[in-house]
Amino acid sequence: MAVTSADRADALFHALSDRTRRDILRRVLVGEHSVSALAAGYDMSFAAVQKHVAVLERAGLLTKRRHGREQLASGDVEAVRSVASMLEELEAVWRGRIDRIDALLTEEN
Amino acid sequence: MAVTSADRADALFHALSDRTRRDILRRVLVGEHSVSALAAGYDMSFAAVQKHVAVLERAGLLTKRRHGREQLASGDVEAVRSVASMLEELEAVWRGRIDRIDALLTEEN
DNA sequence: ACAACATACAACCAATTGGTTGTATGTTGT
DNA sequence: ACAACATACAACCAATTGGTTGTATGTTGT
Repeated sequence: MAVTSADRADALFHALSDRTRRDILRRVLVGEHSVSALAAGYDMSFAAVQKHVAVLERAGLLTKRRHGREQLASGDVEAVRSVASMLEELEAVWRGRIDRIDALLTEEN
Repeated sequence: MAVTSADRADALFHALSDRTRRDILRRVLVGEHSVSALAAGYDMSFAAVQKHVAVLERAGLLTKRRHGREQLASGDVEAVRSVASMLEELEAVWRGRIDRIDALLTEEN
């Protein structure tokens, strides 16, 4: 049941691994968009786009806010930064900065 | 046939979306390891680990070098940085810095 | 020379993914 | 009031994924 940081990393990188989702994220980082406004931009069904939005939401990369009958999605830049941090940690490993301390901070916590 | 930057991004984020692969990447960023040395660290078959290494290699996150009968894998920190850059670009979109110029640099080039 | 080792890859399998259409449920504007 | 709209989600499907075992092919150390 415990959601580990590895689970979070899995969900974040998986969410980012699809180009449609990266594009949606780009748009909602600029500003709020309803699910249908987003869906209008892609050559696939509304349901497909709605699922992509749900994947981004579950990963924490966007949040939704009700506004009448619409759900307005906005990108969460903090989540994007948390992914960037994971990569910086990898760069730090490369630089040899971390060595053994690394065992405390990585994957299984 | 053309490998777009979107294809590269797909491969990079997909490669990073598995915790075993992130762990392998961490190890090969510290130093060279043969495929069997890597495989010894995980509770799965040699073949499974060999496939994970191949996924990382295809994404460009590690390179292999022959040494006798071994293949020594090392992490490519530049590839890690290129992923970090994509995230920085997303943060820049959020800051509103990019606006329309963005259209030139993103996804489809 | 050759047995043991290191790797690659094929064939297979169950689970997951990214798409589809259809249906149910709220919300709104006239 | 109610038709039209916005969303969510179920059921389905083909393709991909992450694992397995087995086999082929090099390379090495004695």
